[in-house]
Amino acid sequence: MSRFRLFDLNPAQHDAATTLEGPLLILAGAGTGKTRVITARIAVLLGHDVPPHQILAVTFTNKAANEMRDRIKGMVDDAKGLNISTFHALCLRILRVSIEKLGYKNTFSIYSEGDQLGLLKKIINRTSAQDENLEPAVAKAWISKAKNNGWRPPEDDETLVGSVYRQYQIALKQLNAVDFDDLLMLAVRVMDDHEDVRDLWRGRFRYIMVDEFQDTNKLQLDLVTLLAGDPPNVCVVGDDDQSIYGWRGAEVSNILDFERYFPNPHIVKLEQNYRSTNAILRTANSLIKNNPRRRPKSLWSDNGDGEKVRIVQMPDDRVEASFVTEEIQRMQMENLAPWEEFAVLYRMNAQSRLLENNFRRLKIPYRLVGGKSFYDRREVKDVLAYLSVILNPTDDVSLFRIVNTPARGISGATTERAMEQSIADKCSVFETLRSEEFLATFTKKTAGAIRDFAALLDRYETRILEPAADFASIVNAMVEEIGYLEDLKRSCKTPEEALSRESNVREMLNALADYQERKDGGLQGFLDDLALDQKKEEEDDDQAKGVTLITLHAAKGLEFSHVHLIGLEEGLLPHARSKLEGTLDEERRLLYVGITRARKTLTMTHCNSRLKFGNTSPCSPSIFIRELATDDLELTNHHALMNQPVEDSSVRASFARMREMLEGK
DNA sequence: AATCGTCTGCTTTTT
DNA sequence: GCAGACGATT
Repeated sequence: MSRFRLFDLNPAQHDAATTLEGPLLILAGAGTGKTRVITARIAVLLGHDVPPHQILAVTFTNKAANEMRDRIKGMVDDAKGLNISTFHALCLRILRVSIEKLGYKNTFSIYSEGDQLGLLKKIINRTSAQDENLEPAVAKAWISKAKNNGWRPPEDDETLVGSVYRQYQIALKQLNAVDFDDLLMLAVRVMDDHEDVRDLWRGRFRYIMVDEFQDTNKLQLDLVTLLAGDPPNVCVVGDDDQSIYGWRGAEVSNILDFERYFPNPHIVKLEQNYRSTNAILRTANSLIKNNPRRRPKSLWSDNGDGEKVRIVQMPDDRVEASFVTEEIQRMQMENLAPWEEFAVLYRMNAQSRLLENNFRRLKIPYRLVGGKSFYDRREVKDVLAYLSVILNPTDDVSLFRIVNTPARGISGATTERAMEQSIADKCSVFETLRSEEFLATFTKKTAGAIRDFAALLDRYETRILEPAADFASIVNAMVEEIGYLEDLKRSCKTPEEALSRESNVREMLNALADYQERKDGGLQGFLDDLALDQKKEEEDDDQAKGVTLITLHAAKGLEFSHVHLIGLEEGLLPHARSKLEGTLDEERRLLYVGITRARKTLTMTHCNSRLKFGNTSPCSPSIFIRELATDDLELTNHHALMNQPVEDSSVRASFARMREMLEGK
């Protein structure tokens, strides 16, 4: 029946996978087979004839959800009907069904970060006094925090942010749009405020599992509490030592005080690590035990001691970068491992630049994780804005984006007036654009342009809303009709840029056609998928192989045979701001996450000086270095390593390898 | 509307 | 040191 064997699990894992009833807290240290246990537990539930639709597994990322789905498919014959979803996708599902209770229409748009910032900027401009200054990004962070803590906007205008928050929420509702935080907040609210909605969802998932529980915020905990039946069969998996998203609203207390929310849980600790050597694990343990509030645990493995962890002192950041790159090249040449098994980890993205220069210089393939997403590119957003307006004509933000793209003679002054009028009339900008009364105030030419634009949208709206519409070809036809690609080409400086932008649009249209074949969520479903999975498109074509350059945050959940962790200096790791904000513990966890990414070797570097904001400034080693158990460390410096005699065998190996390369050509 | 030049102000970023 | 924002200029 099922293709997995329970006796492959160690005793703790077995305990976790077979405890099915009541609250269960699985404390899964780094590399202890967490995903394996979750998937095994699902298989056990299915083996007990629990209907798949009564099982819900929630993750943070689409990647984690997909991985879980794939693993389960390999374990059981029929995984159909299982609910494996991210928090946001789950909430979206709830809202598409029930949001009308909150006064939104169920065709609501989901605003990306860029849309959000644009809207906030407008609100700030019209609200703030001359002497007041509020960065849209600051307002956004504040509002996000407020939403995640369940604070409603203030009634009064006592503070500017409070006032902006209130107006922002009103504006979103008028636009029939929600932001990412709203997905959670409104899902919780609609269940809180409406008993019938709560009854619809509560207990529907008899078994709930939450992955990466240490990263959940208050709203997410509320959501789980609301969904859980009685008794609550809630199984959460996480590691308080890997909680690194506190700055984003994650509450470590959710996992630390789990008993408070779900009394008398069964607690399982997974401490046997299958990833790293004991030298690496002991180093990690010695660091993390300096954190005060935590659930004590200590990782160990059967993998032997392994090589010592190196701490290398560097004269400056330039030498650091070239040393790391050249060492990785040497190790790869010596056939230690392919490029993919090396990673360089750092605290902030700016540190990747020097590395990139060196990797390019040595012609070493690398992949830079992070950066702008496919979804954020101008041309992709443009096309999506058209689709968004067609489905949700009250979405003024998207409307402004496309009203004169490509240029069709509707200028900024015109849209400015349209906005004022729409505020006065308390209707959407699109409605204003269609009112003859409003059009009468313009020249014939401008009025004509507006009429044509409205007619265009109407025409495509009608076609797309037809039952069983072939929306992929309809959208193709629309892009064709508005001459978008030609306009795009004209706006590009270089032919390469034009080519790349055009192919982005084509890729998106292909994705749409692909979606239409695979799923039946319609255009709405396509936009939802895209909004909730912004990385996907990028990763498809960016499967580039090579050394991984990645921030410590983004590295969580990954592993590499050979890790170089750079910039262990006061002010960088721990970051200077952590001192002001009192988040030193989180910085320590961040380093802990970095250390535990390494399978076989780990090298950590710190510099005597570093280029900061354009000038060289001195650096002192991170206080974290002093916390590490010295038994497993090799403390050295760049100068000593460079003057070390090279072993004969490694010279021979690299010559052999070089010959191979030359002859292989 | 587009482009150039000056100013500013600097983590991390699952959805 | 460098990107992103903004305002002055054509």
